[in-house]
Amino acid sequence: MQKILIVEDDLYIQALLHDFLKDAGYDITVAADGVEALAKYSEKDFDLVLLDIMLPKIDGYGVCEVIRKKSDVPVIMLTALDGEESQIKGLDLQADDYITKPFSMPVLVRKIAAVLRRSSKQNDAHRTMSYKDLTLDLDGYKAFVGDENIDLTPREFEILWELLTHKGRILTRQNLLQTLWKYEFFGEERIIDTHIKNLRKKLGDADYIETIRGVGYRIDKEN
Amino acid sequence: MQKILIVEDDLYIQALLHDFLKDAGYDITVAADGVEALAKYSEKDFDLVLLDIMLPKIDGYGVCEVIRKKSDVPVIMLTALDGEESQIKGLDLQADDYITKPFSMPVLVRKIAAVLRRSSKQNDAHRTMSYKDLTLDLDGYKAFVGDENIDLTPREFEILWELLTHKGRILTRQNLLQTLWKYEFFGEERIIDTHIKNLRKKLGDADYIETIRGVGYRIDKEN
DNA sequence: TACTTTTTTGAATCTATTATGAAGATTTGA
DNA sequence: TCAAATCTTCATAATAGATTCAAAAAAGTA
Repeated sequence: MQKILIVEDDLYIQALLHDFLKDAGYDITVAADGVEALAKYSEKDFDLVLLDIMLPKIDGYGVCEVIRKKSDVPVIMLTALDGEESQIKGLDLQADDYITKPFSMPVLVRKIAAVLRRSSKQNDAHRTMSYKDLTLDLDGYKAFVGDENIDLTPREFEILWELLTHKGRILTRQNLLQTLWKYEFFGEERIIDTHIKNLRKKLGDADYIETIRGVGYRIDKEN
Repeated sequence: MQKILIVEDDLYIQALLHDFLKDAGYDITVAADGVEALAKYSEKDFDLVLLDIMLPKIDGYGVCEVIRKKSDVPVIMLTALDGEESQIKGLDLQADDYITKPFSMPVLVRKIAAVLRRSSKQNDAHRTMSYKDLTLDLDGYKAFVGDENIDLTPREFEILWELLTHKGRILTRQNLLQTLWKYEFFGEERIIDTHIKNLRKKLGDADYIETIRGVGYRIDKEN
């Protein structure tokens, strides 16, 4: 299992990252400030570091610099919009990638997967996920029913992905919003209905997605 | 046993929550205002906090803020409909989830289970409950007799669930109404009869549910 | 047995939730 | 910057499920 060090002082975001990435199958360690980060870092080898820039004690730049002296572990920086982004570009970019807040989990997961793939020079075999005659290419964001390529929008793809990773479990609209949308999204939860409708239409007759009235949606367990 | 702190000034709702969640197997502590809440909170570690927004002395927002400074324990907010809901959305959501009053216990229990699952990172295994050849999948809201999937409506499922968690005990119609319906329901208690009828029909010949004339219904203890 | 009370039942009605199409807003990519 | 794609909201229609009702059946009682 690949090991990720999350360095983030906002406990809410820290928890979000922790939960979601653990779900995604990574081994997670967290730190809330620069000093703690370096301490944790020296304790074991990580495959990737997620590093907030604004940190107590030692900021992200500092942490990154120290880490870089010892190793070339991939680093992804988390930046607020205002200016930090351009600073990163201005610096001689010791980080491998960066992502601006607020971000959504799927976007982050994609970046992580991309960076890890690059660094570990794994072959380009795409990760896939299947259900009945449905196949998702998780890296290419493509879906197939049988051999036929179904053209899904990113959002549709992510909803389908999430339902499939939790086969048999009912996901409420809130569940989906919390994991797939940026954590600052304050819109209507009815938006899920519309995406589900569009998904169903594109996926055709075999209606994989069940409605549980008053609760949410589910893709059944295969059996 | 997981520990929940309930902070709610309406004593009726407080009692409801206390009883139902205790039944559901949680270790419950209650507080009726913000100050008491923080006092109780500092006394022991909780796995989850249920927090009403409108509270005497210090309101829910304040309590949440203080708690957040010390820990990232999951918090679920209880809100009245009028405006509070949108306030929550407007705040930078330090809570993990919220539920609007009036709510029903099953809805709340579902949220609690979801939040705890996320935070404690239990695996994705479904919680199930069995009785003779009957099995309930509590996360998927599905029922099975043997291997056969029985298609129950949410209400039917919840009634069956409640009867099974109290195997051997007679539940009156009032009992069921109080725990499964929103606490503002003022309809006929005869509605239970109809749901029981439909349940029996769907569950088939083996009649799991006994009628205790003049009292209520029961599912017998296994032996 | 006759009478009362309670439960069961099927059908009718009502309601809340979901599905849907279309319009408007936003984002993305050229 | 503009155009196309996608996301989001909204109003309306469709419908599953919840609830009520009234009559029949069953259980208890004298």
